[in-house]
Amino acid sequence: MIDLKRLAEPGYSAGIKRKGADGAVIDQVIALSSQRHEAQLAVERLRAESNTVSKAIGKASPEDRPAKIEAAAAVKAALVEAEQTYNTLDGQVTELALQLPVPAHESVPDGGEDDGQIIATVGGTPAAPPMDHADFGRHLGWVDNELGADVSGSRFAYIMGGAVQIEFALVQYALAKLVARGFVPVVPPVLVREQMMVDAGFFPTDRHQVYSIEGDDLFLVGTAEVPLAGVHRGDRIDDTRLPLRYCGFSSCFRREAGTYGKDTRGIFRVHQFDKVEMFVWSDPDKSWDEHEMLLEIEREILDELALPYRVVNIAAGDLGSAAAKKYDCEVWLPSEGAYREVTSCSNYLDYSARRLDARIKGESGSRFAHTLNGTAIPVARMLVFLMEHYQQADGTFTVPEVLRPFCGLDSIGPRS
RNA sequence: GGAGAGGUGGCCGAGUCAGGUUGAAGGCGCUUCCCUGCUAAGGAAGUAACGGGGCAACUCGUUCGGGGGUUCGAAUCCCCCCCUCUCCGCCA
Repeated sequence: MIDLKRLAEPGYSAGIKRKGADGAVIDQVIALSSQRHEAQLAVERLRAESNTVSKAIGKASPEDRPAKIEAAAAVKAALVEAEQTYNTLDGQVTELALQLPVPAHESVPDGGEDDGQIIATVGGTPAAPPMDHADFGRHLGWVDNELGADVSGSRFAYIMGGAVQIEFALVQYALAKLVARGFVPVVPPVLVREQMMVDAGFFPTDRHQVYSIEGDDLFLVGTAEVPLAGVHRGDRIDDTRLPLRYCGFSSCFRREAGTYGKDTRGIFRVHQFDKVEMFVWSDPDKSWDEHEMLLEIEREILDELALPYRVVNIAAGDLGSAAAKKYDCEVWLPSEGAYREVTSCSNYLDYSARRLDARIKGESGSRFAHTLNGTAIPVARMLVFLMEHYQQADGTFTVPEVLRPFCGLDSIGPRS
């Protein structure tokens, strides 16, 4: 939810328009919310009167009561009418306001999907190995798409053998790094209530991407961001505790609706994968520093895995409604001859905290927290990149140096 | 899954079975002041959040797990949901 009070500020609304929002909607929200304010004043005036009159009845003698009750009923009737007016306006304001995204930060480039600004490029663009990630995964006995499809359907896969050892090495490696940085590791619930999906900002917009559980009011999360957002929902956080950094390890479930025919090879895009996700509750004055730190961690991971990548500052029109700024890290995928997204990190400012009602308390009073999130390790996709960049001519997989202490292996051949 | 008991302010805990100065007794904690060789003990006052109006003192509204309903008026009555605890059953 955006800050309606600031909507009239030119700088604020300009940032919203840069994300492609209709200026007419902004004007409409401003007009409607001022009407709503008038209506609210009217309601509160009548409520005050109604309260006063009702309290008087309690103190009145039995003989006086009938007349007083009748008078109170008249006030009540007027109140009910005023409330209807208010509720109508409130519904309209809320519906329109939910369509408005958080303003883009000034450092975010204009434009859409193709207008991201490449702010760093590390490593080269090596030629494709003999096998692409899907063939190599089958060759090693690491990935079985057919078995996955047979048991669960398309876009499901069995991850087996050495890939599992690499998965856990990746996770352990990331957790060690994040814990050293003050992150609290978390294994959160992956099934959440509808209200949590709403509060985390995924419902109603992304509802079609989410699996629901028959017979229970529960939904499978597409990212640990959802339950991590719940950690301080409704809290009044003492500002001396900030920043609060968490990293969640969880399986992630995505319906991938609307992606038919895209990325069908291997495990690049699957319905279920494991991920280590970072989540930060920040002081509003320091969230941009936290954002840079999240990027730094993501880059450090890619640097240490020696993967060639670039960093993109996503353009305003391509940002989701919650993000004021987002960096994508894209790794070179040799078989496709293209950079593909591996991780990303966003600063949501107070957009999400407003809905979560997560505030920080300090000497200057109470303010909404800022929330940020970023990917540390998206396991399946990371395996895809590793399977191409660490593939040897003899058909073996060389374990990245940095993972060796975590799995005790230097090289892995095909599973017998 | 079956049976029962509960969810009240930062915490504990009255009030609910007779609806009306109860936004909520009392206690703990916390803040300020007094007393006091130091500390402990003691005394006084203050101490919920959120939204609106006001320079401010202050004032109005909302909130007693959540959502509906009855009523002039609901912590209190009715309905639905959530959660916690105890016992039984079941299970990694």
